[in-house]
Amino acid sequence: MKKITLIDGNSILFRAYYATAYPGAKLMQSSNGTYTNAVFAFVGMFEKMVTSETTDVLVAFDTKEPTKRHIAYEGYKAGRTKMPEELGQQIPLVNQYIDLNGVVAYSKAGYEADDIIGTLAKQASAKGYSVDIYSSDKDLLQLVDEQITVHLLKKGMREVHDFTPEKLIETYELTHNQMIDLKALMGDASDNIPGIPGVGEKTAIKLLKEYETLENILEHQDDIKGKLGERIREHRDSAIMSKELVTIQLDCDIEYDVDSIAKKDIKTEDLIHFYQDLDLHVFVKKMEMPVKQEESKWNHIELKSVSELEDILNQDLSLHFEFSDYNYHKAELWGIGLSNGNNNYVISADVALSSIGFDMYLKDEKYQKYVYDLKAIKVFLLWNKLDIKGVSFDLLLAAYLINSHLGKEEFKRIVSNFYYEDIQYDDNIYGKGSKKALPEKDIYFHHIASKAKAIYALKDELIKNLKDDEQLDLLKNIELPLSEVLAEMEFEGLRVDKEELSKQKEGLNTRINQLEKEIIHLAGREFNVSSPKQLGEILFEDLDLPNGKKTKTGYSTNVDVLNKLQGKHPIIEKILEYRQLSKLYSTYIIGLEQNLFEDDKVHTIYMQALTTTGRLSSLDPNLQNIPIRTEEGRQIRKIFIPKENHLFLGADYSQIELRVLASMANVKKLIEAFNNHEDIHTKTAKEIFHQDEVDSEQRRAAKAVNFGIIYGIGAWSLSEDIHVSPKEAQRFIDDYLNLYPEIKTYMEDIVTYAKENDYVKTIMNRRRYIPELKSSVYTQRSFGERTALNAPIQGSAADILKKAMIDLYRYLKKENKKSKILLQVHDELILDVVQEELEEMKEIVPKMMRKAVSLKVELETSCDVGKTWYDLK
DNA sequence: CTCATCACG
DNA sequence: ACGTACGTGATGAGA
Repeated sequence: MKKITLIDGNSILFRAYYATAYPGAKLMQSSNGTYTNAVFAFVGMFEKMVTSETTDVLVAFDTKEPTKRHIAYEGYKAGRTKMPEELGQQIPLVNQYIDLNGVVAYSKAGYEADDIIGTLAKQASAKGYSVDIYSSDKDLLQLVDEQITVHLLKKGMREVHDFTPEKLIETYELTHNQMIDLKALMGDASDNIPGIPGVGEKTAIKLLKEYETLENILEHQDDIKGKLGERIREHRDSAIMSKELVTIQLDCDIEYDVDSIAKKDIKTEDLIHFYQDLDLHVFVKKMEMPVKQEESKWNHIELKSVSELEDILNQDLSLHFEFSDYNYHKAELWGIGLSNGNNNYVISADVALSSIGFDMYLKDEKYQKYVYDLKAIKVFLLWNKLDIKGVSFDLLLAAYLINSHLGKEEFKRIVSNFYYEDIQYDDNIYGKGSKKALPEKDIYFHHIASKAKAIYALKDELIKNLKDDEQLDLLKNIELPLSEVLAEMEFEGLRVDKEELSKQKEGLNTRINQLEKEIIHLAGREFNVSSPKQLGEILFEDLDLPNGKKTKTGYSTNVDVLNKLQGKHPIIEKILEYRQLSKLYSTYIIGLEQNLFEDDKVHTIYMQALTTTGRLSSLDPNLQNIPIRTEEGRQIRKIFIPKENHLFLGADYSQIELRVLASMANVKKLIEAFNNHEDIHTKTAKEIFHQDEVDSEQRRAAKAVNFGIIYGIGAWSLSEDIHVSPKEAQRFIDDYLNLYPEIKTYMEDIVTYAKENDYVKTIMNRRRYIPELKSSVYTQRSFGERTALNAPIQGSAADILKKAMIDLYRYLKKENKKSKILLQVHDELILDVVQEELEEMKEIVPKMMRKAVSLKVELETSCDVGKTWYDLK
């Protein structure tokens, strides 16, 4: 017997949306800002309704056009809240999804989804087919018959109630025909159907059990006593009209019939791209699981001996080093893939590292090498006393320059962005989390070789792409050389004074324990001081302090809130101190200990392809957020020391971002002030306040505006920052932009440019795409506009320091200096300097930084020397 | 695994 | 009426 499936698309879609859109939750989005929560949930539901067994299926949708119900009754569905914009955007995507599955999505003006389903269901039932209807709308229960089952979705797909005629009687004590009359009597608030006021489900069922039909009830209306009888007599017309409205139409004039809705083949490739575009990667993985067994059409060649390896080392190759862990300082090398575009090889770490020929090959600049993540390879080789030269292409860096959002992605996703699909997800090969392990050798060797193959295959295309975008210099002259600089910095590491570390650990530990006792005492009961939830209950319930409920999970207890409560209760200052100290203890003392290597150093990893602006980031440990703003925190810096008898030298740019802005926007007054070495915040304050002398508050306000401008300021946030009314804040901004009119022009121009081109760029042609600018959601679009302002400034500053690092590194190498660059913190460099080079370094380091690029303003640097990091002030 | 919090430029 | 500054990483709590 033929079996057909009919799906109430609208109802399911709403369920899908609201299942994942509860108030306060952030809706799921793709990386470019498209909302995907409804698509995501819809896919999950669809996969359960439409399986490989399904042969005939149609998904019905409503249209925006009025139906005859609207015409018959102008109040029909009146007062419904409009569909949220975030959901509306996803409707075309869901339609596309259904189509890619080979399934008909159908709607027709003048009909509702119910009517289309009803018509097809009854047609099928008459032909003896069996029918499954999926919806979350009870109205459809009137369609149930011996052939037709209605599956009502409750919560998501977790609970489904299957209604057959028997089930209907069991649940409502009514037949399917009576379901119409039930609704006619009850009415339906959500569709604005009146029914008979005062008659709810209970009364309606009672009436129907006695009289069977609405018509019969009305015929016997005079027999019904009391208030109920009165109501029925008074609202009989309303009941009749309601019945018309809730009756599903079974004779729609539609283009499909039950024999023309056969499911077609799934468009697998397109569906994968659909998922990828929306960042719905779980579904991609799911689809590719079975494909995994299907071998690629090429075989990898394992080079089993040193001589087999050395035989191929007479050519340019792509090389891929596969590590067991993202932290390559301590990772194991699982193998190396090599490819020349024709053959794809793989070797074990043992064979590779014991080959002198391989060592020679790596160092030989004559052979070009193409890699993925040069810095990782370089650091690994340094730990193994090896080196690599002649690398002319790095897939990771190239992809990152083409689109900075790609840097965060894994190998598979990067290459599939360039439509290269012959690659598996790492998770599918190795498993993930604690389950990560090596599978059979053939499987993972193939995987490693496939990466080398991909690098070789994509190299020319990506280089051409970079050339077209005028970014090849950025790769060749900045990012690739920088990889080498960073690799040496990471490998060199930062020395830790273990005595100082344990001294501070002890001190903090004692104080934290003491504070904890005092806090518990003041609170009057035991609780976990580190739990914001429990702390909120103590403060705002037990102690009844004035509060603002802020976060979606409960009370906010962050430092702003606590500061406002200062003085209201002695517990507050204790908590503030506890917070500060436990931050220092767990993040900087314990965190540091955990990252300490046997050489008593920490070896951070600079992520070179991660940020969307071009900055670096640092992890394991993060050395770019070591405390400095409070004296307490700053003490942590005493833990970091140079080599024996050496010194630290720190040099930083002063106001590099404002200078970049002044130069890019050609702001005359700013350029003049900078070139006259004036204090820029004081200068700005004087101009805004029209005074020759300004106080520190006024300078602070001017500084806040200067900063705010860089971030794409709003009056509201500025007012919060400098504690004035939003109105006053707006006046500051207006005055500021009048004072520096070029900034205003720049802000307008850059946003226009971004909207036209979809990206903004830095002085070195680093790009950031801003898809949010196209969003119809206000907050998204505003974010895009601020990004358009900020990214070129932050990114250009990053470019400049990168260039300075390369210049300095080359100088140190060429002149055979012992001093070494150790750290980079966005606008500053820290070097380990040997005494005899100190005077020269104090001269050369700031100079190289100042001369890294030539702007319309001079760059200024300051420079300090000290015995610990703390002493650099 | 997500959230709230807080450290940096 | 809306929602409220750019870029990061690490931690403990709690689901």
